[in-house]
Amino acid sequence: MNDEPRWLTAEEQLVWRSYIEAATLLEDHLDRQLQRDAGMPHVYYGLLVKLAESPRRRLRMTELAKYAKITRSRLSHAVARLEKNGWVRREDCPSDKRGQFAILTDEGHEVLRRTAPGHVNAVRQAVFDRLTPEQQKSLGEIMRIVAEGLQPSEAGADLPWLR
Amino acid sequence: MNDEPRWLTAEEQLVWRSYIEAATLLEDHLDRQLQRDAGMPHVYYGLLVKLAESPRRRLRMTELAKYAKITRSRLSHAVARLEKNGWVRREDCPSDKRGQFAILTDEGHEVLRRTAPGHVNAVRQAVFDRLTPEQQKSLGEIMRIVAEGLQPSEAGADLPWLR
DNA sequence: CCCAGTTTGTTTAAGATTCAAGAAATAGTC
DNA sequence: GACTATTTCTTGAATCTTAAACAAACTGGG
Repeated sequence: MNDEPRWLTAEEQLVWRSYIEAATLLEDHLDRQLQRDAGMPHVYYGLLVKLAESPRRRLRMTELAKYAKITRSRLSHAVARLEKNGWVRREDCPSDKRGQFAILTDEGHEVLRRTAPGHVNAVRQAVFDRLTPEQQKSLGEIMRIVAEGLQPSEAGADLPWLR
Repeated sequence: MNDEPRWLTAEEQLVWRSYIEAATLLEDHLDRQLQRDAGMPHVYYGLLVKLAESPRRRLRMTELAKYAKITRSRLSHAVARLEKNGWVRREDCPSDKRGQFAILTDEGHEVLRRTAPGHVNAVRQAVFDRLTPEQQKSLGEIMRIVAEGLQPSEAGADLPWLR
């Protein structure tokens, strides 16, 4: 309950600005790259990758949403679109009648096979090729920390509403 | 050119995954925070900030788009919305009849004044408070490098099409 | 001056995302 | 079993973003 906000220092502002700019440019760059080469935005591509990495190439909608850090609503729309492309299909979950599996089709897998090299290349070119091994390690640690702090589990982790 | 793609190593994959997750969660978090407290998404808020930092609180559309790393088209839509909110107004450029200035209104300035503390707080809580000074510095360096590599100027910086 | 080429900014439509609301199934409790 | 709360997923409307196309104004030769 502090009245005067702790503004960012000049250094912090520069860091924050760099982060925002890089994140914006990078997401934009990868969106364009994938839209051009794979016909879908980065997030959708990520969904196909998650499915490809999963046993039997399938995941429950909620699981997939959790891994991809997006809402179930967004996922619903996304899968609908990917389904229309023939890259994903749905299947009912036998053990839970509410549940749905999203399943990567052969066609979807083929799209990944064809476009993954180009995408890896784009990521390398934009990020890894420009950073020293130490910087890569550091980036990993930093982003892991930030991500952990924002996991939904965080909500109420220390009961802030009781203060 | 090389036929076999250089896949990411296991370590690189972890770094990349962490980056994507953190960036997704963070942007999401800040969008929600600002939508709730300021009635606009993070990008729009950033536009107001840029204007507030500019002399006479105004920028040419193209300048603003460049600073914010977004397309002119996107900016057109955004400013149209902000104008409807009364937070920005447009003015013709006297020296270039094509040109338009986007100008932060008093009302827009007031929104910033009122919501900046909360936003700074959100950024601190999500990022700076969780990182050591060394990590903050490192993050700045890393993101500056990535951003530089993706600036539009980069397009053709080394004449790749001549190879 | 004239004209091709560029720059500036907007517009339209299609696509993507968010938010709130809701239907259906499950889980927990009495 | 019946009841309530929760979980799962979808839907529709509003908002935001993208991509392509365009008009208007500027630029730099000739």
